[in-house]
Amino acid sequence: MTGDVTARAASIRDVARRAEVSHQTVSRVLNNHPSIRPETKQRVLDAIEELGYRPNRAARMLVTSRSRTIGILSSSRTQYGPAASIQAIEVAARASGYSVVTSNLLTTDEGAILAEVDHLVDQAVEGIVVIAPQVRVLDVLSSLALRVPYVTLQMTDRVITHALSFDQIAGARMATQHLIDLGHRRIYHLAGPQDWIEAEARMKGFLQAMSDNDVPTTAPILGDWTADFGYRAGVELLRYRDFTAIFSSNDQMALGLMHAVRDAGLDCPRDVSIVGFDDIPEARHFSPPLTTVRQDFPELGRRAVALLLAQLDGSEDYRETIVPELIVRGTTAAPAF
Amino acid sequence: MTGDVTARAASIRDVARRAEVSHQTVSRVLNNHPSIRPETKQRVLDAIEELGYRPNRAARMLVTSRSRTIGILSSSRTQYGPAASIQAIEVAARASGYSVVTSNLLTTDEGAILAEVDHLVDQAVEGIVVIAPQVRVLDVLSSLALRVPYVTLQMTDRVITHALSFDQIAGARMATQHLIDLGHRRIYHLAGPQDWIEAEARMKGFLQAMSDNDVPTTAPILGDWTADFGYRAGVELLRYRDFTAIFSSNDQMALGLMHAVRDAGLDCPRDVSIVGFDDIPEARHFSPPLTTVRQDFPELGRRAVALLLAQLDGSEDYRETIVPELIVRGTTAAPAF
DNA sequence: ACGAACCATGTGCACGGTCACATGACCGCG
DNA sequence: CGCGGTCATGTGACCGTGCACATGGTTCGT
Repeated sequence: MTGDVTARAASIRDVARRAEVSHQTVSRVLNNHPSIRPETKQRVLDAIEELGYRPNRAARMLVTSRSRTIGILSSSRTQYGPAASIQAIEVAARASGYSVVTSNLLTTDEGAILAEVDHLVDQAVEGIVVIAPQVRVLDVLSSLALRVPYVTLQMTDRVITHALSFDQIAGARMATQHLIDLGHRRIYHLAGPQDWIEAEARMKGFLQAMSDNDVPTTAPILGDWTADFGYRAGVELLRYRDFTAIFSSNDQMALGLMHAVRDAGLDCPRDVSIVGFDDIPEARHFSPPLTTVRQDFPELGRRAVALLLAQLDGSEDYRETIVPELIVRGTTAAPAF
Repeated sequence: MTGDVTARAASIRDVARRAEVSHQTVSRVLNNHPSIRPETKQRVLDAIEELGYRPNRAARMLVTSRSRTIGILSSSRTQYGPAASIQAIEVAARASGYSVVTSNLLTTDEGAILAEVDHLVDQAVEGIVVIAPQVRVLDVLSSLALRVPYVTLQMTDRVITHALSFDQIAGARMATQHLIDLGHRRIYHLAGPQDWIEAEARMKGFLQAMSDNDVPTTAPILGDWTADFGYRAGVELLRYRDFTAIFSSNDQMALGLMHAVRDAGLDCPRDVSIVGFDDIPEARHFSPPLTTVRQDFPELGRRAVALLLAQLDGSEDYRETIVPELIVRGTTAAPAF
């Protein structure tokens, strides 16, 4: 019927033979070259259809040395933010005719980073989106003199050529200002890991808001993004109770904090107000629903791809920023007394 | 220094010239063929090092028609389970020298499924791991007579050649039995979407446990896995309060249920016991900490890759099962009645 | 001592596309 | 009417690798 199952797949020359044209004409049809008679084109298309021909990526890649693939270098992909970004990037890339390969950064030592970048380079990616937001990842990357362009999803003060992000500083400032506006003066900040750019930016926003309002502040507590850590930190902090509010730099840690508050026999928001960051889908169902800062991850992913593809076409550098939004729910209230 | 930046990358022949051997000898070194004099091998390795040579994947792929790539067909990757599985699969695949490309299934209509499978086939994947657990995805897949092997991460009664999964039925039975053992007799089941295999299996486990213990049961409620749905379903159910416990087929919906219980002025577990499924990292910090069924996703990912690679090497069919574990926390107690 | 078997290596082609160039038909214009 | 230019198509080389086969040297068994 359709021929020997074990036979090789049809090639461009098989199609050519069937359509009674040269292989080059077939190639022209595939790349829709202008100078093709409509009639010839149709004959070729028919032949393609009949043979079930599929262009061979490897061959095309070999001769053009273009892979039409972009790489994602990411860590913590089980977390909501990165996962949502990755999904959005893949969809957007596909829509532009690009494929996506991902690399998981499980640790951030230089060897691991190099290995993952190598892997992406081996795949001949034409560009890289970096979602692994640790500072050292970016440092290593910029020291690498990569011959492929890359964009990061994180923003920072450091000079990064192609950055793109939510304005995390603004988001953190909004969250903090919200607490201050409610009347809180003793506010702790539960930050992310020290070397994370997001953590740095959110901390910066927190400190800005505090000093803008002349509220004295203490050193932020450095966490690891997990609910477990938030819980332990909360238990520790509540031994002194020298605060009325906490700004947590993500929702998971906020959840852990809420757990600790409960365990201490206290009530959130009556005794302690808590603000998170991210607005994961579950945040509105926490007990009580969490006040937090929403980030539009899908939009971020889309823009990342647009930015990267613009670079591939040799456009100029630029940074772009998306402003996040404060979602007020049930974990914040005026301080008790 | 290292030559013209715009020049092409070194090829196997450049290495050969430098090492004063034939290109084929270089190829042998790369594929560590046994018959190479150690001294020659070293000369080649030195040349590779000096030139910074990297094998060209496309060329290798073209001539061997092996891509050393496996594909992941997945939906809902922002959810914890799929995300954790994907990450584990990538790590395991890489360890075996395979690359990974993923395809996102945003809808489950046949066209979308075909498009995504096409995309994977275009990438010349040698095998596919299916994490999109809707029944119709598997139906379409099996009707497709794919020429590449695939494994699914879901288990079902249907005959799927290469399946691998947690024994979801057993997990659901454990959860239900736990509620029954506590003394509950009026138990609702908040299931996943009707066409999800996991949902089906968990429902089956629930029903088995109920009938094994001669507990009468009502029709399960079909949800969509989200906390939002759990909340709405909870609000609805609580208008009648004709139950003392709910088994939710995932943790997110359980969270929504807990929210609804709270909103109704009731207490979990005093008034309503709730069991979830998955044990997402946040579950232990819910209010109160959630009793749930743990699945070891990383292990599942690893086994999926092992199974797939075994098939690529032409091993025999088999199914494999991992038994989940019940984690009892604070959302379950004996009924108050 | 001689052929078989094996070792270490080399030669040429094939994989399936694209690119540069060639070709012939047709058109318009001076 | 001849000549340059565009259109539609064909020809051959080439991308970087692995494979089949060839080659010359060495070892081994009888």
